[in-house]
Amino acid sequence: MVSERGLDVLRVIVQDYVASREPVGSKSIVERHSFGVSAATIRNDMALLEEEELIAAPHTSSGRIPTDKGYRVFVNQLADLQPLSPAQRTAIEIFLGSSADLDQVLGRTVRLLSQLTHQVALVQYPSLSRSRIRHVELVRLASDRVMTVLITDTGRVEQRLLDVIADLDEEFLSQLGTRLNSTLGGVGLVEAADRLARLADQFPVERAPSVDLIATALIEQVLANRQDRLVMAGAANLVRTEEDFSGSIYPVLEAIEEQVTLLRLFGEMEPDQNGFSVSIGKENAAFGLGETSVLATGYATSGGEVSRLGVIGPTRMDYSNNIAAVRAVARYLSRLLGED
Amino acid sequence: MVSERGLDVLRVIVQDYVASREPVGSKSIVERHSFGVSAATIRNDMALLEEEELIAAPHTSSGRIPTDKGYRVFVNQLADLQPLSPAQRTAIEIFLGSSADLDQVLGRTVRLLSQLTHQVALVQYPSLSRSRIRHVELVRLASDRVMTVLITDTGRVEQRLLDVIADLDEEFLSQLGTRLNSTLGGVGLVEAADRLARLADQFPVERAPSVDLIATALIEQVLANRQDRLVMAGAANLVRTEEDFSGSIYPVLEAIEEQVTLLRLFGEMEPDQNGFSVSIGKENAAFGLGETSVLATGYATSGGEVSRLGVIGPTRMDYSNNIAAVRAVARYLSRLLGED
DNA sequence: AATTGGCAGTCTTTAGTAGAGAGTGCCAAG
DNA sequence: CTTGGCACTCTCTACTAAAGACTGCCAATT
Repeated sequence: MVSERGLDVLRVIVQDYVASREPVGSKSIVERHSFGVSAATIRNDMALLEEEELIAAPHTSSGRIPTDKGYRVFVNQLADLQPLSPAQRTAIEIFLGSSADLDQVLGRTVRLLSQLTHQVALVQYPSLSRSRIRHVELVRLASDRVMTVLITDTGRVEQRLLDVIADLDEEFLSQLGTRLNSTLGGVGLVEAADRLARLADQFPVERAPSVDLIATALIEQVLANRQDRLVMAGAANLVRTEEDFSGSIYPVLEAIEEQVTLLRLFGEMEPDQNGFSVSIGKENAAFGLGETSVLATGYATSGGEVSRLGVIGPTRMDYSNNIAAVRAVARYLSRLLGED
Repeated sequence: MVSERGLDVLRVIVQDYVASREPVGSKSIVERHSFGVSAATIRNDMALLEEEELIAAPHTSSGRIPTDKGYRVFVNQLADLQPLSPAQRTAIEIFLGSSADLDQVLGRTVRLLSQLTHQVALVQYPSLSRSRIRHVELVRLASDRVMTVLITDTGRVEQRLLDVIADLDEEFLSQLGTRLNSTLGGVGLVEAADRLARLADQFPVERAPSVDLIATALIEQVLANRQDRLVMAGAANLVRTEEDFSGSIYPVLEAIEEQVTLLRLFGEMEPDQNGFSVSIGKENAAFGLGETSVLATGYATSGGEVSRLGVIGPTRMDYSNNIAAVRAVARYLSRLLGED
């Protein structure tokens, strides 16, 4: 069984290793921290920690580095979430202070988060599964091309290009647009899909194919809305921490650029009682991210829904600071986008 | 003066160096290519090329590598534009074939381009300086927060969040929305800004502040539309080619993530008579990208405007193939988005 | 005048060796 | 349970030597 002091030793090993990227030896521990015991005693504790697989030695007779399991214990016990520095708080205010386009807000958020944590930051677009349709607009771009725009009451806008049969004159399109808005306005997405499916019946037979085409596109659009999107920033930070990876960071960057992977990862992470999730090292192996850790939490969107945001980086990261940063940014973003 | 054969030598040096990342020696040239002369003769030609600063030797007595100037000559005169392989053509069809959301089309385009070239790909959003307003929608998200949505006839959709005074009831907002649409529908962006500025006068005095607030936001939104955006993909490719950079690729990736830099770079590149631009090595030094080359061309958007797309990578890249790929993708995208 | 073979000279790369340094594990004593 | 001591292991650095790759130049050849 690992003693109280043993856990303290684990903590300083994690801290020193994260700070220096050097395996931590018993001697440097007693030098830098005041344990009041000798190096030999620390060595005994370290032997215990190694038995529990919380730390490991890269080679016989070198210092120790934390294992994934060690990081996990460290994070779980991490009670003292250091508050952000005043400079960091100011950065959040400045970056997110002024109101703007939703895209811009999320873009700024993700850049901010990557700067605060020095990691790759991710923000999921607000999901809108519970939202209602606000407005539908059909825009004729060319004789055989139409753009459909869907606006929901949660502030999401979706657009889609569509090739249509050439018989669609401007007048009919505008008539169809009016009809769509009266049929769908204020209606939930699932119900809307239903109504769209029955739409063609209400038009003259010769119009049915065109209407059906547009209705099908809109249904797709409505349902595809569950497919979420991500914005990412700070890929350069991954390069900076390249040495923390055993091989090339190429596959890691590739996995991170694959949105589907990350969305699945976000989805499968178990939040703790505070809604915060930490996934460490091998826990992400299934996603090709076995050497990275992911920190994520939810933020409130205008639909009363929760989307997620977080950072991803090498397992050797400053969990304390990064968790605090992710939390703070999520809180601020919730205030900005959420319902009051 | 460099002879005809000298230029042939330059060509094979560029080709071999790009393929192998090894300095190219006279012996390997006569081995791999049938020049019909001996290595010593090639050496004489290489001395000439070196005098003209088209190639350089990393150290005394190693093979030669092309200089920026050498690549420039290669691109201008020597690169034969090989047509894309059938597999590549198929990839374009499959990736861009089905109609979809504008965001999705551009997202797919940029991923496709990065896969075809194995470089970082960039696509600029369609600009809409010449487009007209199609629809304005005001969405009340909370008692004191409104989202404005602007749809143009070129298929661009812009949204913005806005904190308002709390006296804005739903009814008035919908009334204002109707008024906005009748005032602005079909109007060009510049004229629209004018009309918006005068909008508050047409409402009762007690409403003026609210109307003004919204009008101001819309004006900003209308004018901010000239600010273009970029999508990027394939950052992982930069890591793959890491060894082509003298220092770390960190500053390079940082510069690439900075959209403003790239938009300026795109803007300053001189297109040739085909509308194609190639910028090599030191020519990009002002942007912190002195070790990269940029290939770019325009594509037609629905507004009859031209936006740009291209790739960026180490100067040591396969210009022939990449130029062909950028061309082909731009052509395809023009067909997809442009006016018929 | 262009081309060629030969050869000395230069520089990089690789392998191998030795010594210093850091850290552990274990043991016997406190 | 803690401590000091010590042998042992492993890495890291510097240094040396040998091998390999090319060039540059020269004198001979076509």
